[in-house]
Amino acid sequence: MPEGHIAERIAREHKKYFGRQRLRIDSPQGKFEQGAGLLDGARLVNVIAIGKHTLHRFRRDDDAPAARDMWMHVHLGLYGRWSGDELPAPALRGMVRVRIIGEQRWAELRGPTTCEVIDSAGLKKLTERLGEDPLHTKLSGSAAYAKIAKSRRPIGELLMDQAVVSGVGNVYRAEVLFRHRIAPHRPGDRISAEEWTALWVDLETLMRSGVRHGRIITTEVADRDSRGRIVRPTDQYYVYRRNGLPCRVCGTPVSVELAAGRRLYFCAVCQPA
DNA sequence: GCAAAATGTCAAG
DNA sequence: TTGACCTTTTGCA
Repeated sequence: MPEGHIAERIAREHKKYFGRQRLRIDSPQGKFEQGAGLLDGARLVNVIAIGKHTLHRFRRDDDAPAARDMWMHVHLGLYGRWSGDELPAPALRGMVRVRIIGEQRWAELRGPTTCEVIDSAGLKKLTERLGEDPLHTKLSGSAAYAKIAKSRRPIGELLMDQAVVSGVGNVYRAEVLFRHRIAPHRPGDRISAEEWTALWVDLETLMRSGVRHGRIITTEVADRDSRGRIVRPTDQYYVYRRNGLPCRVCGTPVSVELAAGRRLYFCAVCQPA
């Protein structure tokens, strides 16, 4: 489920559960053996998220200069996943890239695209290539709009470009464009400043809700079963993965097309070209 | 039991 | 534009 809301949620969770502690860290699967060796026994001093990236900040010696801190950089990719609970840790099962043991809790990471140790120079390089993150509340989205307003690329593509906006993935893209009745094909330079502001504010709201709930909810008109329960994720989306199903607003079957290798969902009537 | 899909990114052609 | 990669879950025989 990894879009930016998950990175942010993990950062907050791990800071709360593991912050200020010296952690035991290993890589049962072996692919992060070297990194784990560097971090094992170090103190976790902070955890932050930027876009879909999570950064655990470690200090090996308490009196070492902060400039020498090490960062565990994780990107979940398409199906990476963290799990965790109170100690004791369960028996190992499957491919565990990283296991963290704290004072009260454990956590396990499986299937990430990226899991590496970087220094402050590496972190700087990472932040420099990422666009504004709607979850970083001090940001206004104006730097993102500066790029969008002068681009002929479709807005659906720009929203997914992590150098323009970071943290938005396929679900938030489809849903936020529907909510604003903007066709994903519309070029960035045809998006007005007013439209962008509304979109940005909505992204911030939707993603904060995603952090809180641990899942993406974009519609209040969710489908429920006979007991009033929401069964599938698509039950609370407007268009994502709902191709062929009637649009919740106009009833037209939701469209899907392949754009840049990703499925793009939209309502051709509510979001006219 | 096996294939396909999944909220992502990068590099090769 | 395509394929490779990371792993688990789901759906169909």
